[in-house]
Amino acid sequence: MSARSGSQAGSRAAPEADACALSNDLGWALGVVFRCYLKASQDALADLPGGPRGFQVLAAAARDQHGSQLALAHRLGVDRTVMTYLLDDLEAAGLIERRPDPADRRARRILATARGCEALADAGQRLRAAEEQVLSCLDGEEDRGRFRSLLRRLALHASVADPVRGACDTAAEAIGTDPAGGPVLPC
Amino acid sequence: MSARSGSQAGSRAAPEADACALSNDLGWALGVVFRCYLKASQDALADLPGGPRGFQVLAAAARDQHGSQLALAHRLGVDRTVMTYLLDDLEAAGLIERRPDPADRRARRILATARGCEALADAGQRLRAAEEQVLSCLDGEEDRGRFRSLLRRLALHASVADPVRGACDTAAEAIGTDPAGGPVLPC
DNA sequence: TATTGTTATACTCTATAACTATA
DNA sequence: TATAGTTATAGAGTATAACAATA
Repeated sequence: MSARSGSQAGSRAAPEADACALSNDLGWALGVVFRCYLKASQDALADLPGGPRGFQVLAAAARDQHGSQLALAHRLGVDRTVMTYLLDDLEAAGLIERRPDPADRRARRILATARGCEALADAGQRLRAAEEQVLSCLDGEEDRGRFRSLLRRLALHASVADPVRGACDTAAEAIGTDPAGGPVLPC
Repeated sequence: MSARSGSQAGSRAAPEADACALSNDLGWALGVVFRCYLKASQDALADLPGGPRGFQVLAAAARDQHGSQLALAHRLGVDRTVMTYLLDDLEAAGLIERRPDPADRRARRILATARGCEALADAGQRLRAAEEQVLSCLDGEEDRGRFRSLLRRLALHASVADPVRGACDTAAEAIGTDPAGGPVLPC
């Protein structure tokens, strides 16, 4: 505790000593929070095919009906081969449907079924509860909202900045919209 | 559904989808930011054995000299078998040393070598630059600091709440300390 | 020729199990 | 018997490559 003895601290890599504390490492903190969220959301969505990722696919499918498989994959930043497996599982569970696109017979339009929309609403509630649990140590709506807002800005920025990874369309589009209230969607 | 609003954004995706918009999904945002950070830090630390994770190990080794391999693994929340591989690489590069613990001949004490400390300082600079780049879209020190602080609180909380995953010792210890000035360590 | 979607394959990361040497 | 560390192996997740159908 009298580690302050580092007053001269000259012995080694000194000046930013506390800068190397684990909790000040952005990577460590991000990793911990990310894994924590992952675990919480996996527990919350254990029954949903594909887990948290399946949820995102289902949500995206319900949001923008008529999107192709590839567009969906780009939006979520997953490989198109992974999307095939995810959709296989969701379709087997009767939550989404693949329909041939009359305009381009190579493509399939992804639609959420009525059952899928139900499952989505149900899973969404559980997911929100899990999120609140993860954020529970931030007191009050104020800090939680602030964190969400800052994180959102970072994510949108990152998506736009990384054209390779996809999702940039969505991000670019969303970046110009109202963060908070926003209009409601056809889900 | 989305077709009806084609009025202004004639080209493509539905402009009004917002409440269930991707960017409001905490999991999506966390994933994007996490992967973005991962990529940035991997690029920045490409020459360091083990990449970002190797950096954390090296930093931890330099911080608390004399820690055992297992203690180190717990601290960082990685499996002890993974720690073996990481340390193999770091030792092969001459950045850390494994010394038999005179008090317990089963254990090895992990020490950062002088060269390891140099590499750590050097890599730390590059990592900080990468972090700033990731956070660059938050204007000013104020927002960046706020985000770091909120994230740090979440991470410490998550670490403590998850005794299985380890790292709780560090977290519990750090949680009682001053976030900013903090205790200084022997790095 | 280029693109959508599928399949098979390979690779990376991580976790599990078995082993040793100590305690 | 239990623990620290190592090694080998198996598993999840992801990416790569090749293919069929279509543009």
